[in-house]
Amino acid sequence: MHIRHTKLLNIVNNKKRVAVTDLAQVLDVSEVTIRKDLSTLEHMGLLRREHGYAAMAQSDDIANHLSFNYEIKHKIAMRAAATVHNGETIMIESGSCCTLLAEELTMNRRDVTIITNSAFIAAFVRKAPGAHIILLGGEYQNESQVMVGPMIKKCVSDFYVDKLFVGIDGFNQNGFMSNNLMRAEAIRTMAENAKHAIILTESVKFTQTGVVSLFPLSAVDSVFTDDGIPADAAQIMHSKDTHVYTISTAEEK
Amino acid sequence: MHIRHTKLLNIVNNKKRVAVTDLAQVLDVSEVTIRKDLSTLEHMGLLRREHGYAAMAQSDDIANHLSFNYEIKHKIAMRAAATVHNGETIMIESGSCCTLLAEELTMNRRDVTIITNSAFIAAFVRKAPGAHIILLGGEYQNESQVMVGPMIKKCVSDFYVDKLFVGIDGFNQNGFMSNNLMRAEAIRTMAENAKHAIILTESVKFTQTGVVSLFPLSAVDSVFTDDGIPADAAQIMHSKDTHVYTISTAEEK
DNA sequence: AGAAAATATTTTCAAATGAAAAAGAAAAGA
DNA sequence: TCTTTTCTTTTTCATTTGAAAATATTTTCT
Repeated sequence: MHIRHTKLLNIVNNKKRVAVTDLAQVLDVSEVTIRKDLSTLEHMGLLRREHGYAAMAQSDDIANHLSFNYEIKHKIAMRAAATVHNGETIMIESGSCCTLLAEELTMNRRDVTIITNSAFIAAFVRKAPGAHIILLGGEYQNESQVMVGPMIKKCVSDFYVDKLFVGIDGFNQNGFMSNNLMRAEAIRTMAENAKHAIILTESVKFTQTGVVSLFPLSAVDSVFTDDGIPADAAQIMHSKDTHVYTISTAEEK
Repeated sequence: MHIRHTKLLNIVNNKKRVAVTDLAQVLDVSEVTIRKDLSTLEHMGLLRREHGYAAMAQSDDIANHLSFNYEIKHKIAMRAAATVHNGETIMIESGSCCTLLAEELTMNRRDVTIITNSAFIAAFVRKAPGAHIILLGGEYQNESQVMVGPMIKKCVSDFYVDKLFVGIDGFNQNGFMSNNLMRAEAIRTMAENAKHAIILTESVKFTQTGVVSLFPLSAVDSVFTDDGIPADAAQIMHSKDTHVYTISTAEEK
C-alpha cells in the first residue's frame, strides 16, 4: 500500500468527507493522482466516492472500521496468517484484523477452511479463489452481521480445530473484554471447540476497557498486535504465559 | 415504480451497459431525468452507475437477478406478504421474490421473525427497522450466499413454523425443480419443520425445467406467480389441490 | 554507474455530472 | 371551470470526471 494512500485514508477518516480538490492540495499531488487513489481505495472498500468528494466508508461500528489504521491491521493479519498452513481448518470470529486474516487465507492459501459466525467475513471473502466458509447459525445481529445465541453451540459442536482467531474491544488486568454480551458468549462457545484462542487486535484496545468480560488471561494462547501496546499490559500477559507478537508500525521508506 | 423505470431497467438488463445519452434518446426524456432515475435505481440496488453509463447490477446468478422483471417480482412478493400477519415467525429460502418478500415484511410489519439460510437476504434487509433474522448455519455457497449441508438440519430442528416460502428454478408434470442439489436438500429439510410450503416465482420458471427434483406437487400448499403461467401447468397444480395465485402483469396507466 | 524497463504522476481535453432555477403537467380544491 | 398546490421534467451552468498522451521518477539489470 502506498504511503499516500495511508495519509489519504487518515484524512478522510478524520474529516468524514473531503473535497478532491482539498486532498490534492494537502497531499501536494494532482487531482488526477488523487482520483486514481480514490478509485483504488473505493475498490478495496476503504472509502466511498461522491461527486467531487471522498467520504468515509460508512460503517456499522465506526470504531472498528477497516479503513482506520488499515495498514497496521493488515500487517497484524499477515503476521497471524503465517501461522496457518495450507489445508488447515480454523475458526474466526469477527473483527477488522480477523477480516483481513480471512482475506489473506482465502486469497493466497490453498484449501484453508474457515469456520465463522460472521456473515460479514463470509461475504467479504466470497469472491476469493480459495474461499471455503462454514457459517455458524444463530440470531443475526443487524449491525455487526454476526450470529449469536444458543444455535452457535449446536453448530460448532460438530467441529474441533487447532486455532480460533478473535478480536477484542478492551483489556484490563483480569483479562480480555468485549462490548457485547451475546457475542462474548458466542466466542466462548467457539473457544470450547478450539485448542488455542488467539487474539488479533490493534494496540489501542489495550488502553480501552470493554463492557463485558470475554476471556481470563489464562484462556488465551497468543496475541498479535502492534508495538503501541503499553508495557504493563504486555508484562501482565507475559506473566501468564500468553505469547505476545508485536508488529512494528514504523512507516517504511 | 414509474413506468419509465421499468423500461430503463429492461434496456440496461438487455444491453448490460448503456450510455446515459442513449437512454435519454431512446426513452425520449432529458439526460437529467435519466440521471435522477439512475440515482433512484442504483439506490435500490437494481443497477450500477459508471461515468457516462448505466450498467447492470452484477449478479451471481444472472437469470435470477432482482432487476429482471422487478415489478412483477415485487407484486408477487406483496401478494404473498399479505398472508403473513404481525408477530408471525416464518421461514424463507432464497430467490428474488423471496428477497422482496423479506424486505416487505421487515419494512412494513411488526415483530415478524424470519428464519432463513440465505445470508444474502439477511444482509439485504438488515437496515430495515423490523429486521429480525435467524440465520441457519451450514456450508456457505460463495455464489448464492446460501447455507447448505447437514448443519441446516441441526439448526432448523429447533423450530416449527406455519409457512416456508421458497423459489424454484423449474417445473415439470412431476413437480417443482431446482438447479442445485445441495440447496434442494436444504429446502426439503426446512420444509420438514414447516406446516405449509409456499412457492413464490415468476411464471417463466413454469416453462423451464430444473436439474434436480425439489418437491412433488403434493408437498406444496400454494403458489404465487404471475398470469403468464401456462394453462396446463396451472391445471396440473389445481388437480393436486395446490392453490395457484396469479398476479396480473398488466402495466398500470 | 549507466541504460533499459517498469511505475508513477501530470498535462490536456472533451464529455459527464449535480445543483438550482425555470417551465410544464397532473392532481386537488373551490 | 378556474385556481392553487404539488410533482415531474427541462434548461442552464460551473464543476468534476476519466481517458490518453506526455513527462518524470523509481527500479532493475548489466
